[in-house]
Amino acid sequence: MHPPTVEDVARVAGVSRQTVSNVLNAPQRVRPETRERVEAAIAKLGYRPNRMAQSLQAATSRMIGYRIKPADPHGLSSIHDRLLHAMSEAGRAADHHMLLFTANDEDEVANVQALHRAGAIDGVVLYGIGIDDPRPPALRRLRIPFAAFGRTGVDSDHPWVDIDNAAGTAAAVEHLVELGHRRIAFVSGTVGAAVADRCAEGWRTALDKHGLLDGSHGLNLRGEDTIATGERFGDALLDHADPPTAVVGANDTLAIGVLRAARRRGARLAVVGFDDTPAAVAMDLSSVRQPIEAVGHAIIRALLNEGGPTGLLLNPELVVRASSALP
Amino acid sequence: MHPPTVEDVARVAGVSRQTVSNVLNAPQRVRPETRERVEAAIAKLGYRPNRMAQSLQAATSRMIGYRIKPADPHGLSSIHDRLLHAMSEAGRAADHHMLLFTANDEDEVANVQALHRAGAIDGVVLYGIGIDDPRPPALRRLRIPFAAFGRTGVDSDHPWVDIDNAAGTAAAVEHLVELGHRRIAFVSGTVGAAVADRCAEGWRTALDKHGLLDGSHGLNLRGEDTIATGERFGDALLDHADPPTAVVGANDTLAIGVLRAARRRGARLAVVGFDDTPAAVAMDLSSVRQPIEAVGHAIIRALLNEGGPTGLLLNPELVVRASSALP
DNA sequence: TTGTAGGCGTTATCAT
DNA sequence: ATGATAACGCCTACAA
Repeated sequence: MHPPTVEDVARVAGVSRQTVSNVLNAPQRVRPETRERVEAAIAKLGYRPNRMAQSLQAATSRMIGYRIKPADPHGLSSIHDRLLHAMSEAGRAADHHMLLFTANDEDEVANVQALHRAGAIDGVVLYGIGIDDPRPPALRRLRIPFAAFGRTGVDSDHPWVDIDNAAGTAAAVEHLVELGHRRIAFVSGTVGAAVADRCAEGWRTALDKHGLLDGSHGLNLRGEDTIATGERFGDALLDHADPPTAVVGANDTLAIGVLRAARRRGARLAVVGFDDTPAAVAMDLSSVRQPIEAVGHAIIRALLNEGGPTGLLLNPELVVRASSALP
Repeated sequence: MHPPTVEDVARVAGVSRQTVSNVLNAPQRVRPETRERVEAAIAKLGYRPNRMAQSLQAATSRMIGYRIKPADPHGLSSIHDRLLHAMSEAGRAADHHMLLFTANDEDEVANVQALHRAGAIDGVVLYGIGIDDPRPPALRRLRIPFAAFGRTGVDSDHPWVDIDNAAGTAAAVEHLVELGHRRIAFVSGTVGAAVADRCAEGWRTALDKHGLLDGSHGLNLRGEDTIATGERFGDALLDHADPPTAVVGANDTLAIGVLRAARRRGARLAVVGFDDTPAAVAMDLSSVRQPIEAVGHAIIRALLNEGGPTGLLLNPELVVRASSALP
């Protein structure tokens, strides 16, 4: 009834249990014929080492914590499922698994600490990192291993993997400039979100490169990350005295809002989003696609090989669709 | 450095370790003043029982397995993140956590068994249940606890929670009939998917109720769950000799495809989807919303209170948007 | 009410 | 090369 243990295997193979353990953990130390006998017994019994016992003795759970937040009711479903799958897949090679937990913003660190002290997780993956995010320093102080999707402000000295957001919006701007656009607006979410700031930076840099920065006053809008806000922004931009002919969004949610406003008014307005969510596909919205699978793998690698390189910047890729057409 | 153990707490509190254990597991058996001293020591040290040790001795991991599949590149991101969050939240009350694993369709059961024998999970949550899904009987035979989001064909005798898909499409049809539609088509995914079959049943029943079934020949289309297929279906329906004025989809992916075809052609065609994905919001697609949060909670409850009711059917709710307008 | 002993399944150390 | 012993941290008897 109960799953077989080393002892059972040993009995069946006619050896002691340590020999069984050796077969599993130091195969070279055991005579081939004995090994085969033990392996046969293992296969016959369908024996699997008990992970809890292993964890207990090794003081390692081979579990990685991930805080799963409730889906934003106003935003688009994001890329969590892709990220989670990638991380699970990456962890598999090292025999690690993802453990999900929930928490409020305020007590996320406390929850992580509790889980860590309880030996339930070896480390944690952070995301949604803000410019002055308190979590990295807090976890460092607590000596809890972690890796983050995203970096804090200036010099993030913790292990992180991030998308080069600036490069993403810059690529979007380049694309639009190439199509002949000269007035290109930018819409993004809350100030303080590192992501939004870096996206803005890419937009500004690319405009500047083409000498287009001067005419861009009043074309940088920031607000909540909702479709409704995006729609308001779209209206505002189109009502502008000298309206832009193109808009770059820091995410698909806002970009889709803008696109809806444009389509509703029958206005010609090129729009490029960010994230390449399924909704972008549905709406024919050009969007900057993040290599989330690569991010997931890199994060797990960074977390498991502690002390490796402290940061990794990955390049997103512009996916062109109908929403960015000739002006 | 290492997290504190019962022993440490005992030393600080000046009692034996079993007294500490008693404070935690049988508080009434220990004198209040002693208890307070122990509790103070626990708080001071930030002691947390080691879960691996607990699991080992209790032969219970308090972990629930969930197979995370790669995101379908052609479909819309589904509701996994909502479901995962709901289940994590529900598990929290019982001090359970979700453990993610990956697997191919063929060896999902083998992986679950391996995890279970290894004591890594106590049970597993299944989803994407087919009419003749082999997993429920297989897991039952292996005596591995599980609960499924969805049921098999006729009498599912395993613990399951499901959406009343038939009621969902029926509600969509009712809504359309009320708006005056008389020719209402139905598009769905692969045959064999229990979900699609039940959606079709609801559509047919509702049509029949209004005596609209006769004219519906050729208005039931089945294919792959992709936007492209939906678009082809939309074209096909609009090219029909006697085209429908409304379409109900078994999911948002197909429905959005249909909607795109209709909008591209400037055709008046009411469309209702299923799942209420973020893309539906973006597209103003009316859609049947599943109470995923309730599903998640119910599934965990079903899994943890083994032997409870074997099935629970939850009602979805139609969310009306612009895509279903007057004919 | 509190303390003592044993075992959960594994691996590492040390003999043989 | 293989076998005995101890330890990881916890809990549940049982004894005091």
